[in-house]
Amino acid sequence: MELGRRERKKQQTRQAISDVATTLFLERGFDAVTVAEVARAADVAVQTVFNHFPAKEDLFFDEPGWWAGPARAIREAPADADPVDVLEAQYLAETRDRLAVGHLATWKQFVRTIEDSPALKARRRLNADQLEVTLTEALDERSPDHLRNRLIAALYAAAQKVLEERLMAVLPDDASSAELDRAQAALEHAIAQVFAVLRRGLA
Amino acid sequence: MELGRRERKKQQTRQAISDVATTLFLERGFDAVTVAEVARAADVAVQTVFNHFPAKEDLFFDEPGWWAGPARAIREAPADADPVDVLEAQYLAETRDRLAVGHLATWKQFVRTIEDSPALKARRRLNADQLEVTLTEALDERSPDHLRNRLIAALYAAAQKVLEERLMAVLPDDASSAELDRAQAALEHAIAQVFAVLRRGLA
DNA sequence: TCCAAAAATGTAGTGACTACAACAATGGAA
DNA sequence: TTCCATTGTTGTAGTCACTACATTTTTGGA
Repeated sequence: MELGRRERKKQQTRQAISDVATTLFLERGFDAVTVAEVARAADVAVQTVFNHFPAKEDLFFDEPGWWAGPARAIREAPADADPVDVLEAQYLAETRDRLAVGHLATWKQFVRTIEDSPALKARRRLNADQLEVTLTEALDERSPDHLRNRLIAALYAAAQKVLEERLMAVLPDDASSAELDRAQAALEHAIAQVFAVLRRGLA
Repeated sequence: MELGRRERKKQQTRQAISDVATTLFLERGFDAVTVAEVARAADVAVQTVFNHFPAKEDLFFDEPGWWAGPARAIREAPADADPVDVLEAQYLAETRDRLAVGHLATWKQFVRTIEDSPALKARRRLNADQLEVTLTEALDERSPDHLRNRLIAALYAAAQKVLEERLMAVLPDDASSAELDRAQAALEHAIAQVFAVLRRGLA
């Protein structure tokens, strides 16, 4: 699957637009930046933006597959593993990655930008819905109890939502402080608590 | 709190707009009907529509307080009652009401109209979020464990989502058939199952 | 009967998004 | 190298939800 110069240039344009857009959004807020401004800053026509991104929100949520993590984790897990264990491990790993040295500040600003924009919050809910669907599909491949699978996916999404709120509330803005350790410990405790509820319920 | 003729007329206009809008939406779909059409059909200016309803979606979701049910149920329940029991009873009652003689067909068309419109689905998600917030607040009034309360609310919302899907999948369109009884039995079984998971998890 | 508040209207504009036609860059064939 | 068909880019015109704001109409009460 070679990419010719043509396709390469196309992806380059797309990336340039996405980058410039993300920068503007983080700086000034999603709603305060117009698509026309993004186009101007990226030195392309407004139409070109919409050629690459179906909606303004796609300029912000441009990491395909972030929401596919849980479904992938389920597919890659051994057939006899408990889904809740797999999902907890996946969530824990993802969270630790977010807390890694360079990532934390970026991540918090990202989430804050979302919280400040009704449009982005709506899109995040849609993404979460999509995650539930794909996770349910993955679970259906290993167990025939569809209602149960659907419930597991919904409960996982609920857990994720609660824990992300917790994460935003507990974490300091700078990753350097010693506070971080305490916050991280509190967070992992909360994660364990929440997933324990799911595990007990689904046992 | 008397309502003068003035206020009465205002509410009357509002109701007329809402009614005519709902009719049009159910007939032709939410996205296919413009606000201008609604205004024309209700014989008012477009501005008047927006004077009464902040957004187009509010024309459709115009039953204030339907999403307040769970929080109210919690507040009205005896202090020592198990929240999950209260919520299950509330959900069961609500569901049975939906299945009542005249309501079923209307309800299904309502939901189908939502499913056909990305905008309405987004708004329904927002409403569900709002429900979680108010339910959490109600739970916080009777128990100090905020994380647990937040989790209960999120799990209830998840249960509701799963069960509403189930409801749409299982129920026939006409309420007259004998099929309804079987469907209703299946549904109530699913409800019991789902809430049993929550109860066990939160025990 | 007249006035002040409030409801309804009209006008003008913004911003996301679509349809579509014209244009330009490019990869490959002759 | 030249020519053509493909494809990415651009510009134009328009729709629709929604806002700001000034104007007009209605209405309850003095």
